[in-house]
Amino acid sequence: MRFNHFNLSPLVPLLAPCTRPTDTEREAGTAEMGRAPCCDKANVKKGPWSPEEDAKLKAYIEQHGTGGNWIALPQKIGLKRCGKSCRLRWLNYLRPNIKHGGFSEEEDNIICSLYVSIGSRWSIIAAQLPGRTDNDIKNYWNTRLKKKLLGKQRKEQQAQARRVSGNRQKQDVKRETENLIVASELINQIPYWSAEYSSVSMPVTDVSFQHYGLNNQTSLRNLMVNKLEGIRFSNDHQQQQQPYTNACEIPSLPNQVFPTMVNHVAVVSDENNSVTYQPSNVFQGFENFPSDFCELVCVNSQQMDRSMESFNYGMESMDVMSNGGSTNTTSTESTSWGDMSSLVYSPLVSDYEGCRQGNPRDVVAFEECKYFGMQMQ
DNA sequence: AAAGGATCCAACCGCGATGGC
DNA sequence: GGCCATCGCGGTTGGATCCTT
Repeated sequence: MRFNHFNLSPLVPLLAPCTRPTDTEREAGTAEMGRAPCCDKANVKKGPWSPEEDAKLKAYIEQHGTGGNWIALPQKIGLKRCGKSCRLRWLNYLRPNIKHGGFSEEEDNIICSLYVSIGSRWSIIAAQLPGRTDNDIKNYWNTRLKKKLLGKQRKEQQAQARRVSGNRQKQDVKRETENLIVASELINQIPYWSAEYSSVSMPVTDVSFQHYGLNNQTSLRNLMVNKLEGIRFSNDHQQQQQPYTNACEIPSLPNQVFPTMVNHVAVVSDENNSVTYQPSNVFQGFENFPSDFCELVCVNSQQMDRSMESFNYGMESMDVMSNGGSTNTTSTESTSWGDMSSLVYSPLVSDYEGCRQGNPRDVVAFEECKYFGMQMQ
């Protein structure tokens, strides 16, 4: 099993600048020493693949497999392509059962949920969407889903700004409070769409932030802020927020019981080490947090309701997509916080066997999910 | 109809992880 | 244990297409 997604890759260069030759240097043979170039760059074709190239690659792999060596593959086939390029073309386009375009609302929800939960771990997200590639999902998120959600969010912020009167600072505090609440909700709710899976036994999962090292309120707040993608709280002591693109980059912190709002989720183990999800309305685990934090999160159910309302940009925006991108800016827009729940973590909804039918690496990703994000209880 | 901007997405790039020698 | 070839991931790019004015 490989754990390379969970490395500290964005941090490492800062700590220990890499001095080894780059791929470009390697491939061009310009580095003083190091590995041989993976291909003869001068004779390698770049750019879009022709149907002939596709046919050659597909026919060969279907007949012989990759042979475990992508670098040698193009030579065998007689393609003037880099092995990496062949691999990418196969994985993202040519391999069987690839679906392109036309993401369903359910797929949207899964993507959003997992993004909120684990960040831009596209390979893992892709493992939950049979037939979809990480590249496809990444593109889809970057070009559509993110903009849609942010657009909705900005709209709400503008509406909120219009309501500003009186004590500005008080308002800021309130907004942060609401956003924290919502973020908590995001993280702990089970999406409405999971209803159809609610009776499905799944591998035991526990997605508490402890498994991501999110063991204190500071990390929680940072994660919430970053996962909410650009919500800039008006906060005098606000620090530069660097998005945690990888939740596991967050340093481990001393163990502390992490508060959990399980108002929509109950996890029930059975003899098969499986869980089912049922509705509940319980707050748990706040007893070990500072009282002010607890107040922020769970003291006032009416405030909760308001926050849900004020922050409702969630999957209602999916409706925007389905109606051609038009948005309704009337006051009736805050109607479907329940849909917002689909922005949050969801259990891995596609079963393991589903993964097995796809790219073998999906299985690896699934296993990683189980190990890190949804550690066995 | 044309120009310019916006969007989409296939492909590339850089780099850490892995495994063989 | 170190070196190196390769894999695989996430981020980015750039050309094609679509949309707006």
